[in-house]
Amino acid sequence: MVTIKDVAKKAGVNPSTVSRALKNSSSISQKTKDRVKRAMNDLGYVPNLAAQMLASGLTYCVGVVLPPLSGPDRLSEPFFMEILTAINGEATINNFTVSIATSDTLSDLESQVQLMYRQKRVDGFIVLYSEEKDPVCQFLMKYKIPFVIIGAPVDYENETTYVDNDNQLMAKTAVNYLNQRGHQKILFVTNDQKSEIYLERYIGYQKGMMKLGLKSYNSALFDSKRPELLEAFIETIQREKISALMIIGDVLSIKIIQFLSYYGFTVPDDISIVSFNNSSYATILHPYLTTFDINVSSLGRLSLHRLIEKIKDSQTQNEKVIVPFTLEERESVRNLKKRN
Amino acid sequence: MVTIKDVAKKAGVNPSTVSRALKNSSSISQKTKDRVKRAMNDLGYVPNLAAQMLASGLTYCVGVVLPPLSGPDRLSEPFFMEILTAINGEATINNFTVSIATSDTLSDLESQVQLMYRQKRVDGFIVLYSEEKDPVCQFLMKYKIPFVIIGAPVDYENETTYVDNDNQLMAKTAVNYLNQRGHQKILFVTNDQKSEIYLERYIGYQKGMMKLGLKSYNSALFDSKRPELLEAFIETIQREKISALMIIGDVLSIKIIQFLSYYGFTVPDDISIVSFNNSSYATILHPYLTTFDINVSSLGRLSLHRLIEKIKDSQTQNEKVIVPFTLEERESVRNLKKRN
DNA sequence: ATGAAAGCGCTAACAG
DNA sequence: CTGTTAGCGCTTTCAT
Repeated sequence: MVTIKDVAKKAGVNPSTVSRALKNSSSISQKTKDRVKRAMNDLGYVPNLAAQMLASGLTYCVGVVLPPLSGPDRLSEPFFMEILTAINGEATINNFTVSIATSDTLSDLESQVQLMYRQKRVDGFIVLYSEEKDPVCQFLMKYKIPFVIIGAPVDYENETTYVDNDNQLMAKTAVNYLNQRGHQKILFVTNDQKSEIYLERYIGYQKGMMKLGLKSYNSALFDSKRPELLEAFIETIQREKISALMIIGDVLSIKIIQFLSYYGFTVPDDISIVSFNNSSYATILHPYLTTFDINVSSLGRLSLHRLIEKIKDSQTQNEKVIVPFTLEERESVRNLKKRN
Repeated sequence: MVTIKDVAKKAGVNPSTVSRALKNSSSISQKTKDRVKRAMNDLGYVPNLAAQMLASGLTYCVGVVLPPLSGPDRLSEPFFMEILTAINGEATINNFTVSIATSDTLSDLESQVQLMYRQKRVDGFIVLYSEEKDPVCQFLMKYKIPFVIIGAPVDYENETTYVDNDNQLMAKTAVNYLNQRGHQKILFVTNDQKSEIYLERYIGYQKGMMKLGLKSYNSALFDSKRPELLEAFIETIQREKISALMIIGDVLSIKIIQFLSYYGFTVPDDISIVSFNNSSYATILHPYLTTFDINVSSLGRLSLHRLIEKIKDSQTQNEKVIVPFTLEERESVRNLKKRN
C-alpha cells in the first residue's frame, strides 16, 4: 500500500506537506502542490480512509435511515430505492459514502443509529421519514448530531433542516388542473388519514376547492378490508356525481381503478383520476396515471448537500428546503370541455 | 470520548488486555474479562471503529453492489430494497455495516467499487446481479477481494461463491403443480430471453413438460411495444387452447392479466397463471398471484454470512449456495379437476 | 511556505 | 495469562 510517506519521499517533501497539498491548503505553493500531485499519480496513491478518520475525526460517510418498515408493504415503494440512488450518486460526487439503517422497529432503528454514530462510522444522517416523537430524531437532536429529514416538519420545526415538496400546493394544483378540464365534483381519496403528507394534501385540496367556489367533501378513506368504507365510497360517487378523484398515491390509484371497474366505472371515461408520486406503479397498467412527480432525485441530492454543509460547519442555519414538483399528464384524466 | 485506556485504568489492567477482552481472546481469564466488561459498561465505552480499522486493517463494513439500473424500471423492483434490508439486518447482528454502490453505468459502478475498496471503506462486496464479463467482478477477481454474487453463476463458476435459488427446479415444480390441477397446455411467458434466470426457468419448464410427456412450446416473448408479438401470443393461446401460463415475474403477470382481459380471457376462470418472485406486485390487484417465493431474506442473510467467512478467512472454499423456495398459492390458478 | 514531531485509539508481536 | 512496545497512515500544532 502506497502511503503519504512514499509520496513525500518521491516528491522530496515532508509528509505533512503532502497532507496539506491533498487538502489544497492555501499555505502550500502551487509549485509544490503540482509536484506532490504528480508523485501521487505516479505512485497511484489513494488515501487511507481509516487513517484520515482517526486523525481528523471525520468519516466522509453518511447514514441513511429508512422508516421502520414492516413487511414488504412500504418497503417496496419504489421511492426508497430511488432516493437511495439519488443520495448515493450525490455522495459519490462529494467523495462521501452512504451506509444504511433499516429495521422494522423504531427502537431497533434507534440503536442502529446510535451505534453507527458512537462507533464513528458516519458523520451525520438523512432520515427518510418524519414522525412525531420519533426516538431516532430525538437522539440525534439530543447529541447535536448533524442530520436532515426528508419529509414534512413535525417536531422540531426550527431546529432541524427539512427537505420536502410543497404538498399543499401540489394538491391545490391538482384541483385547478381538474377544474380547468371541466371537473367540479372532485373527491379526495386516501388510505391513511394520519400522515403529514395526507394532512397537507388534504388541506391543499380544501383550499383549492374553496378558492374555486366548489363544494368540497371530506376525504374518502379506502381500505379493501373494510366493506362498509367501500360501499360508502361508491355511494358517495354515485350520489354526488363525482367526476374526478384525487388519490393520495399511485398504488392506491390502481387498486381503485380496478375497484371502480368492478362497479362499471371506467377511468377516465366515467371518472378521472389525478394521482401522486409518479412511482413506477403509475405506468404498469393502462390507463397510465396522470400523477405528480415529486422529484425524488432532487430530494435526495439537496438533502445530502445540506447535510454535508452541516457536517462541515455545525453553525449552518437550519432551513426548510422546498423541492419543486411537476405534473405528468398521462391517460387517467378526461377533459370534459373537449367534445369528442 | 472514553477510550480503551480509560477502561484499562478503571479495570486496573493494561490497554492490550482490554483489547483482548473485547475480542474475547482465549488467553484472558474469565475473571479479568468480567472486570474489564464491567469497566466498559460503567464508562459507556464504545470502540472507535476508525482506530480498529487502522490498526487491524478490517473495516467491518461490506459493500453491496446494485445492478446498473437505468431509470426507475428495475430499480423499483421490490427485490432490491428487500434484499438490502435482509443483508443489513444480518450485518447488524454481526456488527457489520453496509454501504452501497449504485450507478446507471457499469464503468461508473466499477470505479465506485474500486474507490470503496482502495480507500479501505469495506472489506468485501455482495454483488446483486450476475452478468457475463462484468468489469466489477473482473476487478474483484483480479485483486482477490472477497465477494459473493447473488444470482446464477456465469463467468467464474468455481472461483466465486454464488447464492441463488434453483430456478430449474422452481420451473419444474410449477409445471407439476399445474399438471396436478389438470393443466396440460402450459405456456412459458417472458419479457427477456437473455438472463440466466430466464434460461434456467425455461430449461426447467422444458424438462418438466418432457418428463410428464406433455407437448411443450417455445417461450412466448411479451413486449407491449411490439404488437406483432402480442398478436402471436394471443393467437398461440387460442390455437393451442392454452390453459395455463407460467410467467417469469409478477409485474409481467399483472400486465398480462390486463392484456388477457382485454381479449375476453379471465384469470383464473379461462386461463391460469403461476408467477415467480412473490414480490409486492403479487397482491396489489385481484386475482392475487399464485407465485414462487424466492426467499429473499435467506438470500440476503446467507450471502452476507459467506462473505464474512471469506473476509475472516481468505481460504474459505467457494461454493454454490442454494436457497429453497416456496410456492404461495393464491388466486390465479384454477383447479380443473375440481368440478364446481 | 515547509518541516519536525506528537499523537488519534487501537492492535499485535514479543516478552515474561 | 498479562504487560510492554511499536506502530497503523494521517492530521495538526509548533517551529523555522
